[in-house]
Amino acid sequence: MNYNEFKYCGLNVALGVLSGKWKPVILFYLFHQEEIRFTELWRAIPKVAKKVLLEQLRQMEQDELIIRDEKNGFPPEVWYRISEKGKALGPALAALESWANEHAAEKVDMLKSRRKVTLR
Amino acid sequence: MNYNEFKYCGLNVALGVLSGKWKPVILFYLFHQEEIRFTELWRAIPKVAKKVLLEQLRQMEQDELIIRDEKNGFPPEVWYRISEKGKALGPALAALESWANEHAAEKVDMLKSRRKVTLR
DNA sequence: GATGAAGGTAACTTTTAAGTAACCTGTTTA
DNA sequence: TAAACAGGTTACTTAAAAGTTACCTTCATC
Repeated sequence: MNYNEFKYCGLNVALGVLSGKWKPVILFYLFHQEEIRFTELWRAIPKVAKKVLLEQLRQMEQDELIIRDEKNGFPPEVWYRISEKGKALGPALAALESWANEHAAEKVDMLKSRRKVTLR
Repeated sequence: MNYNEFKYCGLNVALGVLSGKWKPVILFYLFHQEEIRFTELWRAIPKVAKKVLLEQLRQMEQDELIIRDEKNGFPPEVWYRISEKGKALGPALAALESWANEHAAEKVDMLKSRRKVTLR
């Protein structure tokens, strides 16, 4: 194994599509809500810049994790939802989630209001 | 769910410890080899700067994914190996890996010399 | 006819991550 | 006695990611 081989290894590819400051939260919302409008999502994530949120959504769309649905009309209405390919990430995300709960509880426990969360 | 809650959610914590350009490949080596010397690792990953490799190793050590073992003597001899906590990431990484193989085969297939790979 | 709505874009700045190059440590070997 | 070894550190540069602000569209309402 050398680095050039590794670049195209599945692990790297998968982590690649997840890398981006806001992508995990976006996925999180879409896993729970299945359909959300751009502005609603934007307001739900209070600190993200519109531009950056758009960039991340575009990348995720390109990676086919999410689907962008534009109704034509005014004011514009754009819905995002998770794709099958995106949904298929569920088990892997759940595995990461449970690793953190079991092995990095200190960090996770900073979340005061614990809540069972399932990504499936 | 708001963003502040999400920051400490397990998914974000887990992705946090994995984020870093060279961390996946480091894990990859350590999953296959269990013990590797710094310079050996450095030479195995041809393009990484020593400084950066060290930074990533330090972070992973802090996150307790890996264990640094220093023999005292000269020339220095430092071995890195995966910890139990790190090993416990195996199933999650395997899940990511297999997601990529099933759903992003185009990208993974750029790896000409395919080889079955297991992270367990 | 100005204002506000939703979903953008464009130009620019700041912050963070990664990369480069030179140097340091003591022991061994040439 | 000078070079090579392994594992670093330091000071500095570059590139990439994220953030800021202002502006655009087109229709509806004030």
